[in-house]
Amino acid sequence: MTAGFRHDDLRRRNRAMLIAAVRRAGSVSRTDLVAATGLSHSTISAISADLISEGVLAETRAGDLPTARRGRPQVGLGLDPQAATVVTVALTLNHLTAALVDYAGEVKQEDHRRLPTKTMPTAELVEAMVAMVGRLVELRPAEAGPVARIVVAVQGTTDAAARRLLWSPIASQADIPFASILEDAFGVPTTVENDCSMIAIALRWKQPERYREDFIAILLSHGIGMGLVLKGELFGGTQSSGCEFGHMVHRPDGALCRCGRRGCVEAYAGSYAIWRSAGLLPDDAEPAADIGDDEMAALAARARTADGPERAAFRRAGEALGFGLGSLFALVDPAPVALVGRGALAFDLIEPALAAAIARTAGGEHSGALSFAVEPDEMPLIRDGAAMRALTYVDDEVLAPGAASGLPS
Amino acid sequence: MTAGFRHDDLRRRNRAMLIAAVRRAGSVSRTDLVAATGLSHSTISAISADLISEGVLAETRAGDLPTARRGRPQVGLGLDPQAATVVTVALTLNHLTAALVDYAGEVKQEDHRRLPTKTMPTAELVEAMVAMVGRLVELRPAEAGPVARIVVAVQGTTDAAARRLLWSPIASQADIPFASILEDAFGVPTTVENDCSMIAIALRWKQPERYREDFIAILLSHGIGMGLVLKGELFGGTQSSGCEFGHMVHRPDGALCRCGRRGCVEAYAGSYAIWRSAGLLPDDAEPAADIGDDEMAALAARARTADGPERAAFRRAGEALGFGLGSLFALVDPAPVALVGRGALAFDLIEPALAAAIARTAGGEHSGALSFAVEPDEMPLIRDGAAMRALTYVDDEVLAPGAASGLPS
DNA sequence: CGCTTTTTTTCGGCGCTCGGAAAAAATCGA
DNA sequence: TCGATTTTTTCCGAGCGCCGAAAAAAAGCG
Repeated sequence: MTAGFRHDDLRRRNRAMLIAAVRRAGSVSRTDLVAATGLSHSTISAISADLISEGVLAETRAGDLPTARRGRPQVGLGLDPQAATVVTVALTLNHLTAALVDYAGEVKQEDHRRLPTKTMPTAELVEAMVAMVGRLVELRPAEAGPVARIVVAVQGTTDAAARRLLWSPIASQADIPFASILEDAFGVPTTVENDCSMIAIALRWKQPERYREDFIAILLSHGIGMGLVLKGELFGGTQSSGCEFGHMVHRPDGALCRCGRRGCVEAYAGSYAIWRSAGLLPDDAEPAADIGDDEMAALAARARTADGPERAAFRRAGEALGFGLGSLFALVDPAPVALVGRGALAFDLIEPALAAAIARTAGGEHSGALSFAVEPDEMPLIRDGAAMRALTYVDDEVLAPGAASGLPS
Repeated sequence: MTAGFRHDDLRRRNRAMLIAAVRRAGSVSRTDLVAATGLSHSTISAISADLISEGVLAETRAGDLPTARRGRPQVGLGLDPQAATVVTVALTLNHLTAALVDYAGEVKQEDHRRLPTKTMPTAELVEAMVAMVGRLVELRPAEAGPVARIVVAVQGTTDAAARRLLWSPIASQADIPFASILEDAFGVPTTVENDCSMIAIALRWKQPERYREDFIAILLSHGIGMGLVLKGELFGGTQSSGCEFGHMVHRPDGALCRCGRRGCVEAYAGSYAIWRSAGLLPDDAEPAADIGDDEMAALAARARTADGPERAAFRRAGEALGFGLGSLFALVDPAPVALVGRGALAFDLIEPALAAAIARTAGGEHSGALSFAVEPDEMPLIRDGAAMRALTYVDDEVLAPGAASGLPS
């Protein structure tokens, strides 16, 4: 709260800022950095020299800027891919995926496995994760830098410290301390993050022109998740990862949700809810465990051909999402929305009811700021977001003079 | 985004931090400041000497610390009340209030007037406000410092820059540029803020042990407002002041709200909604313009004596608030709640339904973190919050070397 | 081949914070 | 009453980081 600024904090912060600027740009000249940061040539020069000698940055004169200019050509400054390696793990319903990513953000190896996450014992799930990460870490190429961070992205709620999975619809057990487990196994700092937060980070990273300061990523799959970026910052709960958009109340005492409560947005808009509604099952029918992508696609196809219960189910989903977004927009103002995941493929069926619902809420007022985009494949987004999260953690640790131990110097 | 830290930013930030620490503590010794900030004795000494010579701080040896100690007694460091003066203006339904506050936070003068805010022409409303502020500014005591800031707290939505009142239920017209109007009239920097945000600031200021990092202030009056503090920061919208809790959707296409839409929380929990419901009027009956405090008190009294429509109306209000809070807690996790305003006097009638509703939502899970407190009188909170907001603006301007022009040196 | 242009590094200076020593201002004890 | 003790505050030299200006470097241009 009332932390004073020591003199040496200055250098640390400017180092961090320079690394961040290089990470954003990929390859920049020192002169560009001067313009971007407002620091002097001398300072940029000194800091980048330090970082190069520490093996964090590397000069990359390889074709970047149009070399057809008059004076001394700019020397590109990029992240040294060998400075470090991070591991990302994604745990979604019945899927476990992991990847090895170098310091420059390049995916070097990837592994995937199907397994019954919901029914298998937690111990086996943990074992499978440790084994997969272990294989990646051990078989990594010789030129790869030391593994500096692991980020686990998982569907569900994590604690605010990003160390435990508090609750998840895809696991049999609550409160699994993934971070400690992986740290004990590999001696590598680890955090556990919400999958939709990682999606938001990835979107911001890949499409900064569209997803800049304020936007919303909504994952439409078996359940409903949300990643929220407000004022340039990832928004999360105060005690948990928060942002459980799917469990905002749509209709008090309404349809039965996978979480056991009633009337959640998810109980109308999740795949299982659409499937239940399309099958004319009662709203309090137990949610189905898993519904195949092809099955949902067939449902959508039927909804497109005739105005039957299938179409009504998608309409109900759109309405729930619309009123949910309306309530959200009452709190944070409208912002661009990305609809992510297989469920977003049925956006054409959802959209009319969604738009009509939003128009009847506080969010409808400034609907000019509203726009929707569809990203059907969430897996690469989760992976890239987790990688970026891991790498920025590493960036921030590199800046601390003492913490640079894992890096060559 | 990528702003580098210049060398002289350091001093500015440490000045700001020192001022903030003194403002929090009221009167501190330099040694306490060393402990609080982590800076060295030398630095604290140098900065405080500067600030004293600039007339921002003043030594206040007057009884603060237990002087029954061995060594050299501590010299108290406090804000110089004459360093500056700020003006707060509060505009609520049919009430206009303004106050003059010195740099140390003491209210020196106050003025109040009843006027029909909802029906009178905007020009007259503006004129009345300018006149009231003008009286305070001109008749201020001789020893008062220059007027350095005006903060207008108003029921309604303001723009993100805090310069305009975008929409308000208490005025006849939308989009009134109060900040520019007062700046033109008095040449004093002005901002327009949401009243509930000011309430939240005041609560944090006055009861830091209870309202610390995360809490919620809900104003129960004719309408429903909210001030939200998350992770120590006042939470607001991205384009407007946001946080329109009262206009989250409780029941899609439900009761008619004062905002013209349907099913908002306010349409069940605002005074007019309770009055409408208790009178067995239909849910789409036009909201009453204003309902006296005594009338609402009488309603509550009837509700307490018999289980009639009055009690049912309060129950409906509690339910709406409960489900609304449940949706909010799905996004941000539960936090202590302050129920502010006359409407909170009926908390005993609201509470059972509210608790039952929350228990059926995502927020009900960690209900241990939940607690409610009642603050019946919102006016002093609005005034003090606005004063604090104004004073911290001044604090932050004092730190900028060039901006210290308004201060004696 | 020398001149211009642009980028990058080098160098001297200034301001900020730090640590330690000295000064200041009180109490305690004889 | 006076010195010893204790605690707070100020003073002073040193180190570090940033800046501006100038020099050096690395091209293209004619």
